[in-house]
Amino acid sequence: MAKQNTVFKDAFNRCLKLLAETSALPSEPELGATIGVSRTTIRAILTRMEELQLIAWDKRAKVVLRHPKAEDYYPAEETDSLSEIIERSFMRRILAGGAEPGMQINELELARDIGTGTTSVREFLIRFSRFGLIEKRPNSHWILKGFTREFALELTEVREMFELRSAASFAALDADHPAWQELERIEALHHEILADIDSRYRDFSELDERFHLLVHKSSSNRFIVDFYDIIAIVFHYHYQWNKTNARERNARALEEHLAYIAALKTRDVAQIEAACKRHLRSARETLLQSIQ
Amino acid sequence: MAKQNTVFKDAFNRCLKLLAETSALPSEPELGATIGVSRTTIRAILTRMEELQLIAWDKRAKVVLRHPKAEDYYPAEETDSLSEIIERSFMRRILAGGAEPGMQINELELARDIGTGTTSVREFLIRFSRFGLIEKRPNSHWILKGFTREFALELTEVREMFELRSAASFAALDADHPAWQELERIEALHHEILADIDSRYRDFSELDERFHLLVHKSSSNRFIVDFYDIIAIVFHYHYQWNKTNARERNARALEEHLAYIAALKTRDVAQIEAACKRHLRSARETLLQSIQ
DNA sequence: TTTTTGTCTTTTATCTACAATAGACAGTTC
DNA sequence: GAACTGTCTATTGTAGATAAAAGACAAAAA
Repeated sequence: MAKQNTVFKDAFNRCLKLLAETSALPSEPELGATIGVSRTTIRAILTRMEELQLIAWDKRAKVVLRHPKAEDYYPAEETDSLSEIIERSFMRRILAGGAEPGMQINELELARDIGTGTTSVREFLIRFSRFGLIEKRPNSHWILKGFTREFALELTEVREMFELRSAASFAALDADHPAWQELERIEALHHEILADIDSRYRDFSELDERFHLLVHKSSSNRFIVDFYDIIAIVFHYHYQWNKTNARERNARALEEHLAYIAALKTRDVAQIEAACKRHLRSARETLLQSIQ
Repeated sequence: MAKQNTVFKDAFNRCLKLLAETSALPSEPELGATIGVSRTTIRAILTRMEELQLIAWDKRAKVVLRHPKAEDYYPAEETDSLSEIIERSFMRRILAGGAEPGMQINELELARDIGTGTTSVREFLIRFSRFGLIEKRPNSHWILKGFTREFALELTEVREMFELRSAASFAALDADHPAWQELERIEALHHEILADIDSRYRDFSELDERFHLLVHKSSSNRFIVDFYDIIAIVFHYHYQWNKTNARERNARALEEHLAYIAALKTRDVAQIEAACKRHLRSARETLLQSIQ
C-alpha cells in the first residue's frame, strides 16, 4: 500500500490539541511551520476536520465549531512511523532475551513477523548496523553480534573518551553560551525529581539523555555527537526492559549528575574530569551488571 | 532486471586465472571456498566454461582443454557491484568539485544519472550517511554537508584520539601476536617503495591504509575499527582526485611511518605517542591544504 | 564414512509502481 | 506589496515482483 499516512495522522492529532485551545486556526503556512509538516498535509488535516464538523473552513476563515472528543483522535498505534515500529520490534528481539550472539538474521522472516515489506526492514538493518550489534554478509544473511559484555566495554571505552573531551570543551564555552542556561534548567529538573524520587524516578532516563547530549554537543564534533545516538539507544531500550533496582540506581545517578554539573560550573578541568569519570564508571558498572 | 550477475562475472574471471595454472579443477565446494562464492555460482561458472570449450566437465572430472584468452574474460566494468558504481559516482560528485555545502541531494536524479533504480541509491545514501557528509531530512531530500574544513578538523580530531589509544594498545600486544609480523612486512614494503619512489609513489595510498588499519585493529574496539572506514574512504578518494605534490607528500609520509613503526617496536609509550602525533599532525595538514 | 554431486528451496539485490508528502507557482486577498 | 490559497508537479517511502546467489538435503561416488 505504498506509503503509510502516519505523518498525516500524527500531525492531525497534534493539530487537534491546538484546536482545543483556540477559537480559530491560523493560516496554512503558519500551521505547517508550527506542526512541522508541509502545506499539503495541513490541507489534508483541515479537510478532515471539516468532515468531522470540527471547523468551518472557507479560505482564510477556519472557525472552530466544537471541542475535539477522544474519538476524533487517531489511535496512538497508527501514528508511529514504520521505522519506529521496526526498531522497537527488533530491539525487543535482541535485548529482551532469546537472541544468542552469532545468530543469523533473516530479512524476509523479520519482515513477515513485523508485517511489513522487506525494503523497510532492509533499510532499517543498514541504518542499524552502525551501532555495531549486527554485521552484514553480502549476498547472504546478517549476523547478530549480540548485546554482550564485550559490546558494553567497547561502547563505554569510546564513550568515556568522548565525554571527557566534551566536558572539557564545555568548561571552555563562553559565559553567555545558551548551553549554560540549559544546564541550569537540567540541574533544576534534577532537584525536582530527587525531591519526589519515589514517584518520579522513571523520568530519569529522559533527563539522562538530555544532559549527556548537551555535554556531547559542546564538543562541536559531528562524530562525537553522532556517537551519542548509540549510547542513547542502548540505554533507552536497556532500561525499558531491565527495571531491577531502578529507583536506587536512578537516585544515585541523579546525585552523580549533580556533582558533575557542579564541577562543570567551576570550569575547573581537574574537578570536571574527576566528577565525569566517577559518574561514567558507575554507569558502566550498572550496564555491565545487567548483562549477565 | 532484478539482480546484476556481477558476482558470477567477477568469480568467473578469477576462476579463469586459476584455470590458466592447472590441468584440472578441484571439486565444486573447494572451488567455492577458494573463490569465496556459493556452489550455485561455481556451477554456473563451470557451465559457462564448458560452453566456451575451456573445460570438459563430467561430474568430478573437470579437465582443462585450452588456456583462457583475453576475450574469454568479462570486461572489468561489468564486474563491479552496483554499490561500488554508485559510491564512485557519488564521491566524484562531492569531492571532485562542483558541490557546495547545503546543496540538496535528490535520490531520483542521482538514480537517473547513474542509470540505476532508486532503491540502490537510497540504500547507498543511508549507508553513506554515517560518514557525516550528508544528512537526511525525513520525507524530504538529503542535504550535502560538504567536504569542508570543519569536516576535516572534526574527522582528524577523532582520528587522533583513536589512533593514539590504538598505538598504545599495540605496544601492549604479546610478542607472538601476528600483528608484529604484519608490521614487519609493512615496514619492508615501506623500504621497497622508498627505494624506487619515483615510479612507485602511487602505491603509498594502499599501504597507508593497511598500516593504519593494523594499528586501529589492535584497539580491539569495533567502534574504533569501524571509524577507520571513514578515514579510509576520505583519504582514498581524496588522493585519487588530488595529485598535487603526490610524490613529495608520499615520500615524507613514508619516512614518518618508518619512524612511527620504529617507535612501536620499542614499545615505549612516550616514543610511540611522539611519533604518532608527529605523523598525524602532518597528515592533517596535508588534508587541510588540499581543501581550499 | 567422508566428500561430492544433483536437485530443489529460500533469501538477497534490485527494479518498478504508486500513495503520501513536500514543494513550486500563479492568482487572490488583505 | 506581502502573505495566503488553489492547483499542479516532483520526490520520498513502501510494497511487490523477479533474477541472482546462497544454501539444504538426499543420492552417488570415493
